Amino acid sequence: MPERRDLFEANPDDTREAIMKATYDALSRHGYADLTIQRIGDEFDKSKSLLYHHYDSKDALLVDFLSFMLERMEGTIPLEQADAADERLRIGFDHVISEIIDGDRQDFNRAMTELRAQSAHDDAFCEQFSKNDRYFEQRVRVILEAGIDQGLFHDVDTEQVASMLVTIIQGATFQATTSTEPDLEAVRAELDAYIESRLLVDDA
Amino acid sequence: MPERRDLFEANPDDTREAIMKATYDALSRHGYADLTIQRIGDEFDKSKSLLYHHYDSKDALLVDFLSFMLERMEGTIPLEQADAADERLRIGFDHVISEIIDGDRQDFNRAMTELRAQSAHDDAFCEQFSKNDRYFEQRVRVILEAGIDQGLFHDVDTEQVASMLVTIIQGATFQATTSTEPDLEAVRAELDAYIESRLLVDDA
DNA sequence: AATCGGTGATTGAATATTCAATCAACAATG
DNA sequence: CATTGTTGATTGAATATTCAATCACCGATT
Repeated sequence: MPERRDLFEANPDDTREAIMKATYDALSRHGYADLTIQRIGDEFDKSKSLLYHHYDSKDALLVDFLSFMLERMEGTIPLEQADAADERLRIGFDHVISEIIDGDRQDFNRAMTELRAQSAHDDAFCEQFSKNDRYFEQRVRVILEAGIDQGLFHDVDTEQVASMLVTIIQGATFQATTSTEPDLEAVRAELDAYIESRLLVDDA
Repeated sequence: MPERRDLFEANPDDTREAIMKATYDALSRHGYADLTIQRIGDEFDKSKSLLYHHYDSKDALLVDFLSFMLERMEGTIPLEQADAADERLRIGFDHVISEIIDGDRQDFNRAMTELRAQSAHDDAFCEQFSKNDRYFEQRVRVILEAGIDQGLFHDVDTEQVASMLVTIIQGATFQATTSTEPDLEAVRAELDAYIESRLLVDDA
């Protein structure tokens, strides 16, 4: 049971953080399509007009929110908790998948999926997500390369394998947020089998 | 180059089909979030009021549209074009991936992703997609079981592997529709490598 | 008194939905 | 055959609602 650093404190002191939390709550409760300034205001202990004091528009607020969240989420990825590449890969995926599964985050995860789906029509969103994707894929590649150097992994095309791993994670996220009966346990198990059969050098 | 049965005729005779096509066009052009009855009406050679003659509400129209499209898409999946399970798998994935990549469908695919992301908040959407998911996964499992029977595939847990394959396809779709530089070629290549290393019995 | 954090009421545009009124086709009736 | 009623398709205009954004104003702190 890894300790959970919560995304927000119960009642944040500074206003921006309070707005972010209100947005988080409203987004979780209503989803992106039904997210209105009114509803953000409802989750906020100050008035909704105040939001316009801090942001030029609803869109500006959401863009800031997205960048805030992605940054914070990158920050929670466990770093350097092991030397061996296979261990690092395992720890990383455990973390990511536990976030996908976490019941308390369901609604929010769904909202993030909506946001991302929306990003085709919003350049600012798009840019945020692209940055996040590159970061994540890069992290995976570094681990893969280390694994190959360490003689733990076969000498695979790291770009290709990293693409696949990212695709699997995104597929799992998408399913978890949009499917009624996602079988994430099965995916997790098969992910291990994939790594085993495709990456791991076995010297038993 | 597989022959392309188009999703719609140029000018459909019956009204429902015409409405479906108008909805398709409007959805492709504007995306789900900006889809209005007005805009569907604009793609339609009749008046927008007529839409309410055929459907009770915007939502009812969209639900019918979704079921219409999913059914039609299921219909285009190539069936029984080969006996060998590995061939069937290959043909199936070729088809699906070509649909994901197809530039003419980009905008529509994006809209479907938005719709799906939306389904967390719309039971009717949700049901449609779930039905579609079950259908697809079932098809994959049948092929896997045949492959094992034929001695072509290892005796894997078909439920688990099917889950993974579906996850990969959904991940690829999600990336193709929401990412700026999706590397689907890499995913495709790695998918083959996965099947090779995890499924195929090699008797060279 | 001037600035800053904050508010409730209000506005204007966008949008889904309704509706009364035609129109076209067609079947039954005289 | 001509007339008459009937039904579904179609329309343009009207209505009702939602929502982002603005504004005039308040109270405290400097």
